[in-house]
Amino acid sequence: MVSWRPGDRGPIFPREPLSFSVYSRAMTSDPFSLDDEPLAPPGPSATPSAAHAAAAAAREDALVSGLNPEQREAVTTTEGPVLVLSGAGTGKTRVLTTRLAYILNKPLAQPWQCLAVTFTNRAAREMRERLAAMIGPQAEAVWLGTFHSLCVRMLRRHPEAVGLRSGFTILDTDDQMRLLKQLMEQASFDPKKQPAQMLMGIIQRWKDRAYLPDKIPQDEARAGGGSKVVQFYTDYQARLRELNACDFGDLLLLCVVMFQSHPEILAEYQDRFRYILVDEYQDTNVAQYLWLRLLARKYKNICCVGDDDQSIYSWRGAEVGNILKFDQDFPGAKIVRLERNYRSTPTILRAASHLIRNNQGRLGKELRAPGVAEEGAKIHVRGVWSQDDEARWLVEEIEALQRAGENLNAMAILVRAGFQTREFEERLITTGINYRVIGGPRFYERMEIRDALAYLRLLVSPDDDLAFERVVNKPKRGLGEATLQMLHVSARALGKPLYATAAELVQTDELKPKARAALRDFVEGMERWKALVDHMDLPELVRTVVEESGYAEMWRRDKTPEAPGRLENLEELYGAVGEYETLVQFLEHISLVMENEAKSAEEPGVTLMTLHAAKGLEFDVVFLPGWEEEIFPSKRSLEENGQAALEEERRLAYVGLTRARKRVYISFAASRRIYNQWVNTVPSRFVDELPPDCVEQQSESGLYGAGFAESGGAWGSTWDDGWGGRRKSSKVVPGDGTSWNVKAREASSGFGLGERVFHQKFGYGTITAVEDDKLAVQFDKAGLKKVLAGFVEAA
DNA sequence: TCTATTGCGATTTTT
DNA sequence: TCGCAATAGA
Repeated sequence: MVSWRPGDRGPIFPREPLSFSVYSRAMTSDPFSLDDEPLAPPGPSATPSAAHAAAAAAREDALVSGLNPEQREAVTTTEGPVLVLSGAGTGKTRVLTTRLAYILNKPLAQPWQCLAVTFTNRAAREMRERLAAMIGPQAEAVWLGTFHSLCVRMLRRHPEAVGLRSGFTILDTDDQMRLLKQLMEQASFDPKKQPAQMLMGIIQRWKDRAYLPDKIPQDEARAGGGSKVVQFYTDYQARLRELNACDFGDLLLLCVVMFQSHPEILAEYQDRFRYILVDEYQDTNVAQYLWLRLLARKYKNICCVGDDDQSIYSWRGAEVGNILKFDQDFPGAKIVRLERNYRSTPTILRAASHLIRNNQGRLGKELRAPGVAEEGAKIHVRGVWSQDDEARWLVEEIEALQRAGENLNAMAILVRAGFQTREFEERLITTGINYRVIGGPRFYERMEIRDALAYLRLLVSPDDDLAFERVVNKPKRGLGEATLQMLHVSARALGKPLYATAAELVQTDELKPKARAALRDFVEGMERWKALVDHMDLPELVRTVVEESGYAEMWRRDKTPEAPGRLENLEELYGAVGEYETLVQFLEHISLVMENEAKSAEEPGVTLMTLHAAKGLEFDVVFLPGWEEEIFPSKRSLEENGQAALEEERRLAYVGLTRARKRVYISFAASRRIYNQWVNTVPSRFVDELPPDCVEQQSESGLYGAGFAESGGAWGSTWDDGWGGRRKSSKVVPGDGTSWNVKAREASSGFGLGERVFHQKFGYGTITAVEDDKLAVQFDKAGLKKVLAGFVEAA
């Protein structure tokens, strides 16, 4: 490699040229201190002793020894831009962490001169842990985190560079929407013509591309809805600055803006980061891309790891283009392909590769199994009549696998859209199989948690108007719209935040006595709790606030079924907050980490989630139901984005297939209930795109495709022939007696008391009474039910 | 200010 | 069909 030696480029440890005012202010309110650097770090320029060198060489051998040649190349090519095209299951996390360890072991740089960026907190945590396992406590000092958290870290040091003040708030989607709606009213937008969601989306997309309101290109502006929307974006940004707040998109956008408008700040970071590593590069948006380019401009030692075939977030602003044009952006880039897959069977790999080959504009990559491996089970494709049959069949397969010794934890059902989990959940419940659904509302996004957090935010930053509005009348204190309006007007007149205005207003007679008393109570409560902030441990403080404010009482009185759950969540919050030193730290953390903390180590269960959520995970057995046109690929996607969307859907299918280590089950139904209407459906074109020799087909009798195995050919020649065409050509396989109604009818006579039976809807149960063809059955899960004998079978 | 009704819309969501 | 969100009435 290039003979680069530490020390070649002058002083290795230029102490951060920090502006002291910023630094000291940041220290008080900023949880990210700069203490990651020791004051007098032992430099790599210090001559290492021979013994040290030998030890380092030994460690290096250990690091690199388990890698295949491509991986090794990706790890040891430390200088210059590197793009690692890393197919599913080819060990990309390993490469990334080993590369970091390799750099630090040499050492080519100090930990704080390395930047490692991920998308999720989970990935960041995992990388940090694995790195620590390789190189020890040094790992702590690496700048390792999500794009967002790293941007916050940078912005917190120089908030004034982008018009913020220290201690600025990061809004989540909820606050964002509320703010947006308020502004929409002022700007006289018709929420029917321009739904808030849509506006939000447009603004977000602009931010993803790092456009400030005044920098939006003409055609983009027109596409977004014209000058009125641009003006609205301007107002929205102005309001955010007024509130000393920013939204998620701003974190990236403002950081890039800061770099562009303050070369000295940029230079400081460019000097610092000798090595930059990026995970999931295919998911970066334009703002993230610019951010990386700016930071890497000096040393150009940037290593991006990604897989263009797994780019499934373009609808959220991710630009596959970033990865496709990497070598143009970073001239002289080395491209390393990782194609040896250590996860899936050759059959699964062939199927996935065959499918994804239908996409244009790929960088081209072929997954292959290393060495001689068992071909593995064929991909099981099943056509069924209805979605109920689908759920029934799928759960039966799960039971069979379970009997064969497969662990429930090793199985997953991956669906295109969240609502599809329902049919399987119901079925799993009646069968009594444990499951967990990943996704859905996250803990910190729950209403009650957000309310409690708003109280806390207001304690820490009294100028947080959004938090104020959220809690001032929660629980109901009789402070309605009229009072709030009044507060707004006064606040504007005084030029003060709402809370300060409220505190003043209660001293006057401006308000009606009732409202005044209520508001005074609220303010007094806040002041009382504020005095406790530094003197009470966190869990107790939070509990006190939630209790004394009457918020907990509000839910206790609430008789809706979800109220107890909300109280439980609040209890959980007290526990969660105990892990932090200060309230400020806690709030900072959760504004960035909106994830479901793993409900780990529970009893085993099948995992249900969307294909999107499954990226990066793996299971022994993967079920992919709902492979039907209009569902998967999704009709809406295709309508909105045509061919590009189809390719993204196909990548989603690819992601689904490659999650599996051993077995894949795919199913499609002939009719499906959509919004309670039975709709006939056509098998997904993706089914046709699977290589026939990797597939074992088995369909319910009479159903299209039932003769697949005998015909030995592809499915229909074209997917858009439609149902009729396919049905004609289908063969009925005699004796395929898996159809459930056949079985049920056979079992319709001669039940006795105490007999164990199985019911399609209610699951297993014991007969407690018999009357003609009617049975009373005590079901294990569903309780006592009267059912017709024809609907149960002996268990 | 709270509650009951009506109407609409219904993908994916790492931060 | 079902769930929620906005709006009208008490």
